[in-house]
Amino acid sequence: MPELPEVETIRQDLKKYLISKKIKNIEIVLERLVKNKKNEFLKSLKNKTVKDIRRVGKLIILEMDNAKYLLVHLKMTGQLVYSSKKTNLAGGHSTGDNPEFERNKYSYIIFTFDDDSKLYFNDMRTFGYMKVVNGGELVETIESYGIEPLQKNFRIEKLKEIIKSRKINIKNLLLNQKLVAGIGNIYADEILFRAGVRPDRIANTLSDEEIKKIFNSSNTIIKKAIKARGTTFNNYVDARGKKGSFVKLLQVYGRGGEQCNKCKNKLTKIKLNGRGTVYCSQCQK
DNA sequence: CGTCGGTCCTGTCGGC
DNA sequence: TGCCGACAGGACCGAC
Ligand SMILES: [Zn+2]
Repeated sequence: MPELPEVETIRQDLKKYLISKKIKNIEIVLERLVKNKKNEFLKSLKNKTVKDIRRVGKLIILEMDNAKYLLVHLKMTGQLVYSSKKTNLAGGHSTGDNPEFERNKYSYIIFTFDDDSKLYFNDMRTFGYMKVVNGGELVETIESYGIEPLQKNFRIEKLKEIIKSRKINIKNLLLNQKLVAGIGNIYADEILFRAGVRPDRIANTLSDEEIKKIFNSSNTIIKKAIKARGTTFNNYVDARGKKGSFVKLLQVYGRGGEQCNKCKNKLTKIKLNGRGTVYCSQCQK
């Protein structure tokens, strides 16, 4: 799934187009992806206007004008695709084909706005979801997330406290959204490579210096990735430039067996916490 | 508290 | 050609 940089890119793009649009119609093709009762979901959103679009971790939050909030999680293969006669943009997982801004076989929830533009929630593997919550539930949800790179709450003292008190491997820690928000499998590997720390190191054995490097590389990698509009995995770049280019900057993710860009050593691929993990045994200790 | 495997799904790829 | 397992950007759950 899209991780923080991809989700942030989607948020920024959608914000340009959806603010002040009123939802005219909602078509639910696959009810399983809606985590409310269908009628409650429809009633909360129909004829309501998008006031703002926010994000916490990998969760997108559409604030509506009735004090309800539409939470959208894309998980592994979710996309939010906006389509109007003037503008098309896609965000999330790439389908591999030419960008298709029209409805497809994975379009499971379709919003039509008052100007007849559309928002498609597509999801091949159907792990993603949409859920409408009220203000109290929103606060609860946001509070369940940990500190997030580039945000005010991301302070080195706090990160140190988290890392020093856990006996789990550092990659697992970075992937735990309740501890650190927004990092997924790609950026965890990239951050740890930049920090020079092996992903299987037990957190509470890290030195202050190593924690500092993880802190700094988290901010740097996430910032660079957002600037590059994230990482997408097909070669195709559409005319509107909507594909993330961070894939060109990947140092380890997806490069198991290839040469380390820093030291030419062969990159090691292991399975850690059930996830594919790549690191350099020379550059990372 | 921590690890491990299974689970929700669909699709692709490589080996035999 | 077909079949089968492994794997894929996430997160949750229960057993131990
Ligand atoms: Zn190296």
